[in-house]
Amino acid sequence: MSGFCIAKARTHLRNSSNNKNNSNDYGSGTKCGRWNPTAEQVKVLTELFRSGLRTPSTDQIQKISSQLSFYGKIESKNVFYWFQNHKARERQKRRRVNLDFSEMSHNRQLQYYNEEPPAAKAERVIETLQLFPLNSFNDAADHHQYYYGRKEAAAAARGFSCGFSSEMDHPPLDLRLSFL
Amino acid sequence: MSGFCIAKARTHLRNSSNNKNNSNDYGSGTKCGRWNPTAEQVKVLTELFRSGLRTPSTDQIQKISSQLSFYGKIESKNVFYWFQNHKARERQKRRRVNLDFSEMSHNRQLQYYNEEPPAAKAERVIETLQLFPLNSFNDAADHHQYYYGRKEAAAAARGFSCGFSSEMDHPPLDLRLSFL
DNA sequence: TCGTTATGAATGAACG
DNA sequence: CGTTCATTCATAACGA
Repeated sequence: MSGFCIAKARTHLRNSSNNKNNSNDYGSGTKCGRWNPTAEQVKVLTELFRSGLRTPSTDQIQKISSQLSFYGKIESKNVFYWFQNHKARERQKRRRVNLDFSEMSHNRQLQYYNEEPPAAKAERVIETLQLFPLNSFNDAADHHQYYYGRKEAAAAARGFSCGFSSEMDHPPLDLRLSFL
Repeated sequence: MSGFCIAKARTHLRNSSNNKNNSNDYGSGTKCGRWNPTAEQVKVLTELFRSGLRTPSTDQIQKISSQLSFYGKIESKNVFYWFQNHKARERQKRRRVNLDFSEMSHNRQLQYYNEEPPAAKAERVIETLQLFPLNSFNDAADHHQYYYGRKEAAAAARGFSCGFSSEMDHPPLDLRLSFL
């Protein structure tokens, strides 16, 4: 169940309006649909994840979302889900791969798919990430008292969209993420 | 910025990951790309599906994958995706049918098709499937009428006992699935 | 060589 | 969190 979005009758081939290269609207002229992250957004999120962030607090989610909105429409819940999924899938994938391995007995599997090196805690990255106004980065050891929890996600969704509505000044991002 | 003019950009970086040389042969040009199941693999998977297996557990996936590897390269995730897709598409198809029905004749469509055809089940298939070291078959269906009661499923599960559960190299498969 | 179809893969959203 | 569902992207396979 769930999905309310009526399935647009196929062939939704796209964008009539000659908007810039498509990218993703998700909110523009197109129907309501799910969030379609831009490459930049994914990049940042991935970077954050790689740096060790796994379960961002609501504050962090809000901030991240806010920053990412520079690259395109995005809501807090999207960030929330993104991390949930990314984390879950990383585990699932690893689990599956391991099973394969144990099963295959020998066979040299040097490259584990496109796995990421385990944690590793990139200090360096953290440093850059700190440029983000993310105040607390204590995640691993943190007590996840927040944990959205879908209703909260929804709440976050309506609660605050952009902490800084004015679109004219979302300047910092460029700088902060330039390292990416 | 936002270059990506390429058609739809979905960030699908197809991921390098230098796929493990997909030495997926089985009579084709060996393209390194996605998994291309062999006829035998598809057959077995289809049988399993028809017998009622819809959402194999991680263990089952692992086992199935392991067994099927005899017929050609295959990974757990392939099995996972296969079932996901197969189930989803069946449902989608059914949904489409139901829609048509509702437009012409309301009625009838209710129960029959929500899942697989009810009866007719595969005593035969079960039998063959027992050859598989799939221990628990208890998932047969989501929440709905099942094809063959859970009892039977369970029975089927524990029934077999082909001693090859510890082989590691793909051995007996030939025999057990020869019926296919 | 192209257009179409079938299906592997990925992922946002959400459930239990 | 692990799982499941829906939808979409991408590409192998196929037909003309």
